[in-house]
This record gives sequence, structure tokens and C-alpha cells, in this order.
Amino acid sequence: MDLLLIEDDGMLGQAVEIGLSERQFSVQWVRTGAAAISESQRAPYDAVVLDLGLPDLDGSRVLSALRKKGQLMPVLVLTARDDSSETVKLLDLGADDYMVKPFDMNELAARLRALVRRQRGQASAELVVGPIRLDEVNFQVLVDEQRINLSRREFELLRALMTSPGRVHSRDKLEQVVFRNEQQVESNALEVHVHNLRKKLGNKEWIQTIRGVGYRLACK
Amino acid sequence: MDLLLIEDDGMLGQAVEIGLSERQFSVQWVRTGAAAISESQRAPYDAVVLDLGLPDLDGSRVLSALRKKGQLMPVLVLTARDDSSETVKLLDLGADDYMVKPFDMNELAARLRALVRRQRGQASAELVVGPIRLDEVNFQVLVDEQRINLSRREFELLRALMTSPGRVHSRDKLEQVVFRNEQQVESNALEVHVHNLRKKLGNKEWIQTIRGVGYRLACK
DNA sequence: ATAAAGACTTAAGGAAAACTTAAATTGATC
DNA sequence: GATCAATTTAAGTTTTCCTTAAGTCTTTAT
Repeated sequence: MDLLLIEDDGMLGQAVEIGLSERQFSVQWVRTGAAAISESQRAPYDAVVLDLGLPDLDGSRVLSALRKKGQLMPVLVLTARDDSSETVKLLDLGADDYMVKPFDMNELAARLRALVRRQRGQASAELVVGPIRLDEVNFQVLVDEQRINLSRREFELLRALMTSPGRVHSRDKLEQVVFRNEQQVESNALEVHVHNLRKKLGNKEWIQTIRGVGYRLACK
Repeated sequence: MDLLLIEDDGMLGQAVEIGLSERQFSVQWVRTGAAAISESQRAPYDAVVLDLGLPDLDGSRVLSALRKKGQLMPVLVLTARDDSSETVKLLDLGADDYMVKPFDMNELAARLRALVRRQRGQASAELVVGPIRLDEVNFQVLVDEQRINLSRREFELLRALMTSPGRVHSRDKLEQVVFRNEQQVESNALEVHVHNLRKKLGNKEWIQTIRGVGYRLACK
């Protein structure tokens, strides 16, 4: 998915660019509102991540300029503090979602995915595989309509598997997703999480292990 | 997956329609080339199964007519006899695969699935030989649509054989592939793997041994 | 027909990968 | 700082797989 990132701060911009790239987004990063507007007309984007407090224009003006140019893609706003008056204003102007800094990269990715999915008419911001339903925005998982409680790692693991059910996900890929940038794990932590997740899902057949390779979510 | 079946023979048409329906395809069956062309424009199909020897148009003209109308979906041709000059002509005209009658329904289904998958860009990383489908990405092997479980060595062995079916693979080459860099084997390990693989494939004829040379995969 | 060579079959021992469990560590919350 | 949940480590267990080896069967050559 192609994203347009509008962020003037170098550190934060780089962090977001890398973080989203690692999560399978294709990110175009611009630093000014003016650049954002011209870039948005050069190529189609699936969504925009807009930081408030840009140097040349403030966020709300960038947003309304985008909309005036006929750009209808979803816009997620990053805001410094949880100031309801401002966020309400933004949502009125046509922002689709917002997050307060500092934010979690996984959550940002999840919300973006949900926005794009909704935009495409795929309504449910949910991944559904067989009797498993995973709500990426609310961090909820239902199995046979029963809510189950997953830890963060378990949730990430399940989400990764559910994004392409039936496909084998290599250990390496899964470790990248589950443990993110955090210190490299040199133990069997992944196996432990798989074990616990299987237990919580109730059916140990669902997550199949491909010896020497990784794991797969059985899609039936 | 939606298929357009072009077949004038009633018996055969019905057999194919039922056979493919049972295998989760949605089949639209037409009996003439003219009907095929109008039907192909009415709705989008994932693939076409085209029998040669239709009453109103011969197969190659139907095929080129389809392509002229901008229909890009994969086309699998059913042909009466294995006449290489004709099949070459068809492949030139834009057919994607062909099978000689009488054919095995499982193999037809397998080939269609492979075609559609390849069309969708979902990594044509699948080898299909007769009723055997080997998915190189997901480390999965199906025989007659039934999943079978192969160990790493068995999988490598089968993959090697399937990359050029019908050709003889020397013992040495196979050992290189199966045992990779690992220590040279000075036992009959390869034979044991061949034996186990044959057992798992269910048909011991598939893998033929060429005494003093090696093995060959031949299943039809 | 018989011997020799090559291939097949089977079973056992050991190694590698994955599973399971529990304890130690971390991190957040009050 | 105490507590609780989440996470990682570590160690023991189980499972699966691979190799070896020995015996049997098949083919080929004499």
C-alpha cells in the first residue's frame, strides 16, 4: 500500500518511514505541506499520514488544500497532545483518524490498514479466517464469537499469520514482526508464543508447523 | 473460480462440468464458439477450457477471436491427439496450456488452478506434473488434491525430479540436491528417501529407476 | 543357471527441531 | 517499592527426521 507521509521532523519522519516500510507499506516522505500537495497529484496514494505543526502551513490547511484538490484518500493525523477541540476540528475538515504522539508503530500500521480497507469498501477492519476474527483497530480477537484475550506478542503473531492464511511464514519473518526492532531474540521465545497462542485459540491444528521453515495458519 | 467451458460434445461437456464443479470451480458451459465469445464478454472469467473441433469454428479461430476481443484470461486447450504441430500452433496463438484426451480430471483441475494462480501473479512457484502439485513457496505437496506430508529431503528430491519431469536425473545430481553441502553420504540414503517418497506419493510407478544411472519422474 | 551388482525394504540409533513447562526478568501500575 | 502481567530464558521432553546397516529382491552377465 502506498502512503504519503507528511512530517517535518527528521527523527520522527525517519522512524515512521522505516517502521511502516517494515510493515509492508510503501512510504513517500515529504517534509512540507507544499511538497505534499504536489506529490499527492503526481501519483495516487492509498492514504496520508499528516503531522500537525509543519513549518510552512499548519496541518489543517494542508488537509483542506488536499481535499480541495479532489484528493479523497483517507488521512490520518498525528497530533502532539490529546486536545479534543483541535481533533474535532480536524475530523470535521475531513481527517479520518488521528493518533496522539508518542504512538505505537504497530497501532499506526493497524489503523492505516483499517482505513485503507474501509475506503476500499472492504468495510470490516477485520481479518477473518475460518472461525477466527481479528479486529486490528480494537485489538480484539474472537473465536467462534467468543472473545479471547491475547497478549501483544500473541496478537502480532496471529495477525501476521492471518494476513496470508495458508501461506508459510518463515520463522525469521515472524520474529521480525513479533519482536520488531527490539533486541534480537536468541532463544525460543517465538516457539513459546506459538505454544501459548495455540492454547488460547483452542485448536492446535490451526497453526501448523513446517519443520525447518516456519508456521502456517490452516485456512479451514 | 469462474471457468468458461467451450465444448460441443454433450457427454464430455457434462463430465467436465460436473468434475470441475465438484472441485470448487464455477463452470459456465457453452457449446459453440460464437456463444463462447459473447459469453466471455458478458462476465469476467478466470480461465477458459477450450475443446478443439467445435462445429461452427475451429478451436484456433475461437482462441484468436477471444484474444482479439481483449480477453486475456488463461486458456487451456483440450485436444484429441498429441499432434505437436497443432499444439505448437495453439500455444503460439495464445493458449496457455493443453491436455490430450482422454485426460484426468484431477490433473485438469490442478493445471487450471496453476494457470489462474500464475495469472494473478501469485508466484507461479508451483510445479505441476500429472496429479502432483508442488508449491515451492509454501512447502506443500498435493496429490490428487490431497495434501501429503513430506520431510525436507523428500521434498527436495521431489522438487528436483519435478523441475524436469520425464528426464533422467543421475544419482549424483540428486545427491547434490538432496544433501546439499552437508557431509557426503556414503550409504544408500538416497535410495531410502526414494523409497519413502514413492510410498507417500501412493503410486510407485511415478518414480522410475534407470538402473545404473538414476531416476526419472513419469506420471501420466 | 548361477554369480555379481544394483536396487529395494526394513528397522534401529542418534541427531535436530519443536514442544512444554517453569523460573527469572522486565515493565507497567498503583 | 510492591504487585501483577507479559515476556524471555532455560532446561527437560517429545517428536520427527536422517543415516546407517543388514537382509532381500531384481536384473544383468557369464
